[in-house]
Formats: sequence, C-alpha cells, structure tokens
Amino acid sequence: MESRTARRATIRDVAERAQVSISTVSHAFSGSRPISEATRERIFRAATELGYDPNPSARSLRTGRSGIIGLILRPRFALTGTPDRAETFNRLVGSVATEMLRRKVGLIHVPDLHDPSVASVPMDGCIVAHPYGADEVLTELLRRDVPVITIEEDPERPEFTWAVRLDYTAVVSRLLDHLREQGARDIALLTGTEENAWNRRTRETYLDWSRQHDRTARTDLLSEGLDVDDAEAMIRSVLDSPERPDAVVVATSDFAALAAKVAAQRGIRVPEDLMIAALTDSEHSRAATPPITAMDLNHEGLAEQAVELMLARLAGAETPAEPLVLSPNLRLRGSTRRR
Amino acid sequence: MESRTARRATIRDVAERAQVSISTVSHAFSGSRPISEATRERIFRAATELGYDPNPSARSLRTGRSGIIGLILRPRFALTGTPDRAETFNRLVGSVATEMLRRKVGLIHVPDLHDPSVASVPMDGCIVAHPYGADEVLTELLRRDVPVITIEEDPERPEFTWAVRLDYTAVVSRLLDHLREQGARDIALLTGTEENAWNRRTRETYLDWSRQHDRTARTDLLSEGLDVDDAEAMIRSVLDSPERPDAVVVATSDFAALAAKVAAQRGIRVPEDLMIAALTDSEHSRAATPPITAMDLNHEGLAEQAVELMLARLAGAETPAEPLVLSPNLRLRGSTRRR
DNA sequence: GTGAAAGCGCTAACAT
DNA sequence: ATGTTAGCGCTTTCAC
Repeated sequence: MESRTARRATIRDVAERAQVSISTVSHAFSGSRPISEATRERIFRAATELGYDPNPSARSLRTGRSGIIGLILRPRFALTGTPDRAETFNRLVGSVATEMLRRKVGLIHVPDLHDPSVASVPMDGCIVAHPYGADEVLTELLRRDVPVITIEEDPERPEFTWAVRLDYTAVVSRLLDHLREQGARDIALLTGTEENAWNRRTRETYLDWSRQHDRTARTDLLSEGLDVDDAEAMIRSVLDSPERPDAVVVATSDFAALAAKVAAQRGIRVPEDLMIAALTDSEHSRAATPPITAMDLNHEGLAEQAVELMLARLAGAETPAEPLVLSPNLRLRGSTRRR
Repeated sequence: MESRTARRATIRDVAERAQVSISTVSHAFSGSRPISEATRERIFRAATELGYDPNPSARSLRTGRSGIIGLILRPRFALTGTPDRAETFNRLVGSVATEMLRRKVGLIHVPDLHDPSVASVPMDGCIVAHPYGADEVLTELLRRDVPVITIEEDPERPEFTWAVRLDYTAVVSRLLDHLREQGARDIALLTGTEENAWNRRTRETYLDWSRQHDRTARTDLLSEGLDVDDAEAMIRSVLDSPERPDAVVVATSDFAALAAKVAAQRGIRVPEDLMIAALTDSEHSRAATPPITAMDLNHEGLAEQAVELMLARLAGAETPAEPLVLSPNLRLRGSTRRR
C-alpha cells in the first residue's frame, strides 16, 4: 500500500519545521556558509523526519549544471545486431558505466536526439562513441554547444581534438606483416560498411600496406548489418572463387568465425590453406576452431580515458592539440600461426 | 574555437523572434493546442535559427516528470570484481540499456544514493537489480516514494511484488536430478556469500533437494569477492579433502572453470571422477575444458520485462498480485555428461 | 549567523 | 487561435 496523498517534502517544509528560512536550509545542505550547531541540528532532524531530499531538476535549473554526463553510441547495428554486436555494445556500455560509477558521476544513455517526441535530457556534457564521418548527431550536439568527447574520431572532423582514438595504422600493419611472415601471399580484406574510423582507418592502412609491399589489394564489402545467412553466402563466394586468397582479414569477429566454419566445410585448412584474422575481438574469435587472431579494441581503456577527458573538459581544461591516442591489442592465435 | 559568450536560447528568445507569446511557443513544441500554420512556421524557423532546444530541467521542474528511469546494480563485486563479474555486469547493463533505447526512454545509472556529496538524479522511477535481503538502497528508495521495480526479489520483502524474478527452484532441481542421473553420489555446493535471491534460493533448493533425496548436504562458502588465488586455495581444499565429492556445483562460472583447472592439475577426470556445474553462465564456463554445465540467468529477459513493468507502473498499472516469474536456462555441457 | 526575495526556463490554467 | 501569468523548488545576492 502506498501513500497516494503524500506530496514530496520541499525545502520549504523543512524550513518551516525547523523554524528557519529556506535559505538557511539550503546553506545547511550545501555547507556554503557557517550555520550554528543548534540550527544545523534542527534542520537535519526536520529533513530526516520529512524524508526530504533536494529536487535535482530545481537545482539544475538554478545552477545550470546537472552533474550528469550523456552517452550516445552511434553504430546503428549495436542495437539490432548479432551476438557479436551485442557483446561489443555491452562491453562498451559496461566500461563507460563502470568508469562513471567509480567516479560517482551520473551517466545517462541519450535515447534519441532527433526524435522531437522524446524529451531531451539534462546533461553537462556528452560522450559520443564511434561517430560516422561528418556525424550528424555530433553536428547537432556541437550546434547546441554541448561539451562533447568522442570515443574514436569523426573521420571527417580532424580538427576536433576532444577525442580519444585508437592507433589502427601501427597495429593493422603489424597484423599484415605477421601474415606475410607466416607465408601469406594474397591477403583479402572483408571490410565493414559503417563509415566510421574503425572501418576507414583499417581499410586505408590495408591499402597503404599493399601498395608499399607491391601487392594487389583486394577488398570486399561485408556489412555489419548482414544476417548470418547473407554473411555466409558472401564469405562462400570469396572462398569459392577461383582466385581464393590465402589469408582473409574480416572486420567483425563473428563473421571471421563464420569464415572458419565455411572453410572447414570446404576442407580448406586453417591456417595452412587459409589464414583468418578479425579486426575486433569477441568470444566468437576466441572460441572458434582454431582460435582466430584478432584486434582487441580496448574498450575499457577508451572508456576510462574518455570519461577522464570529459571531466577535465568540464573542469575547464584547455582544448587539446591532438586527440589522445591509445593502442588496440593484437591477439595472435592459431588461425594465423603456421609454424 | 567555441563561442564562450553565447547564452543558450530560451523559449523567451524564440517567442520574441517569432513575434508570439512564450505560451504559443510552448504549445507549438508540445502540440498541445492548435496553432495556425503561419505561426508554427515562424516559431520553428526562429527556433532553428537560434539553436533552441527546451531546457529539460525547467520542464521537469514544472511537470514533475523527467522521462528518465534510473538503474542501480546492487552486487558490490560487480564493479571491482573479476572478468566473470564484469561480463555479468556488462550483460545486465547492456540489456537494460538496449531495452530502454528501443523504447526511447532515458536511462540513468544512479551513482551513489547515499553519498550526500553526490547530486541526486531526476528519475521518474528506478530499477534495482539483485537487491540484498532487506536491501538498504531499496528501503531508501521506497521511503522517498520512488516507483521501484526490482530485478530479482529482495529475499526479505516477499510482499513487494513490483519485481521480475527467476524461478530457481525448478531449474536447480533439474540440475541436481541430472547430476544424480549421471551417477553423482555426493554433490557439494560452493555457494556465494552475497545475500541475494540468487544465492539464497539456489542454496535453499539444494538443501531441500538433498533432504528429499536423503543425501547429506554439503555447502561451503566461496565468496564472489575472492581473488583468483584465494578462490583456488579454497577449491583445492575441497578437492584434496579425504571425502572429496564427486560433483560440485559452484556459484560463479569463473570459479567453476577454476575448479576444472585444479581438477586437471590433480589428475581428477571431469566428468568421470568429478562433475562440475555453475550457477551462472559466461565465457569461462563455455570455454573451459570440458565445457561446463551452467545455469544462464537470462539477463536479457529480466531486463526486458523489468523495463516493461516499469513503464506499466508509471502509466498507472495496478500493483501486481505476484512478481513476474521467468526461467533461467540450463545449459548442459560436457562437464556433467558421463554417457 | 540568519532572512527576504529575485529568478533559473518552462507548462498550464485562465483569459480573450 | 493566441496571450498573460502563477509558480514548480531551488540557489544566491543583498541585507541585517
């Protein structure tokens, strides 16, 4: 049974009960000016008896700050996608939430910036994860003067330096070098279709590397949004082609695992006939037979640094000269180890 | 370069620019009364030009609603713990976040209800996941008249029916029956120490089942907060004891995997000499050798139903007669399959 | 050490 | 179809 009549106690009720003015109550709670021991005591007792706690909206309206930081995850397949996408989403969201909780600041998932039917949300700043090129949500936030930090850079906004990003060039080059050392002659890239930094930078690195090593680059599109059957059909067409590559780098780890499965069905031995690597790591790559070499995107590190950068920004730090750079972790596994 | 002087546009600015009253602007945005086409047109143009968007705190203050739902995860090891705990945390947080995003309501992680230095947070209701017995955070929320939904029940608050819970009795009994059918004579339970429904109900079921089957119950405490070394020492003491059980049910899946490792070191064959099962599922149980039978807690289902129940509650639904019951999923694997 | 009062930006009741 | 206005609960300036 709930008390349906009870109105929530306000600062006014507390003041009345403690026989002081509301400003005294306010100051007692914020500690922003000296209060006599007797008065403070009366105030806190009254507050406890009434079950008072300050209304956060009133406070924010007055102070212009909410103490809350927003989070927007851009990849559109994060929500609708396969288990691999869910795992990535969970890990990213979980990392940011963990970090926020550690630092005791409120974190809010922003439901939909563009839908006018959705109430907007009181946030002091907003973290945008994996923006697209010239990302429209980012544009909107910037227009509204919301302090933004991005996790991964907007590939078409190099001048925006409030960002934490991954250095793909070094790690993807290392991966390709590794494949070459293991004897790969013909490396194909099955790249994703999302136009974010992850796809753009890894693809660019692959193309550069191929040029530098005088190899024919071969990229095919394998959309993150494909269902398993369509993805399998696409992979099949690559593995069945007359010029089958002897190594494939697949963007998402679950499709890399799918490639391993298709290879097994066809009697193509991994890694002897075909090496497989993924540009994201998940249970799928770890649990595949053989386990698949993968690039771990270090979501935990990105989350931690992004939150720290946001707090610094809100505390008035200067605009950085460059985004903060972290490194993905390359996990070499059986799928690319011939010797 | 940012404009540091620019004050955010308010409804007043828009009204002035569009040559209408502020109430007309308000109604134009909320659609709560008819506006002539010409006027609405002027208003939206002005709003766009000024980069106006309504201040959510002002709106909440006025309406008494924020459109935001809070989430509090109680298990204290969720944040500080091992990878298994992180995976569970991520999955739960991710599931709730996914569900909220689908329904386009804001989700806020409540940082710290008790710390007075932390600003409280504007929420219309709050989901509390895995409360302890007589949970103090739940008590506080109830005292404040915040509409609460719990994921899993507070074991000492059976009268609180705004809850979604798992039916452990049926599934744990099924697990024990399965172990018996596979030939287990002496089943030990390594239970967790968190006093939540998961530990309480599974332990009770184990004790009841043992009584019904005329078996000596044997439970040991294996705290979720232990680090790997301490957990390993504890597991060792069980496996090295003269009356070594021939089946162990371990609460957390990573410690179950640890048990498999310790058994392997000692030459104890799994499942022939020792069967192992876990009361939560994760990559650890799936990837162990052999893969470990585990109970999957169906976080996705819990999250979905909890969010739905919260929205119903906020929309004025009646107090349910009983909590909503879901079933965990039993995943039988090699660690308990002798034939 | 304490109080009075203005006002943050918005919604909605009551006007016309 | 549009305007006027009270007031949501708080912080903070100014006064004493």
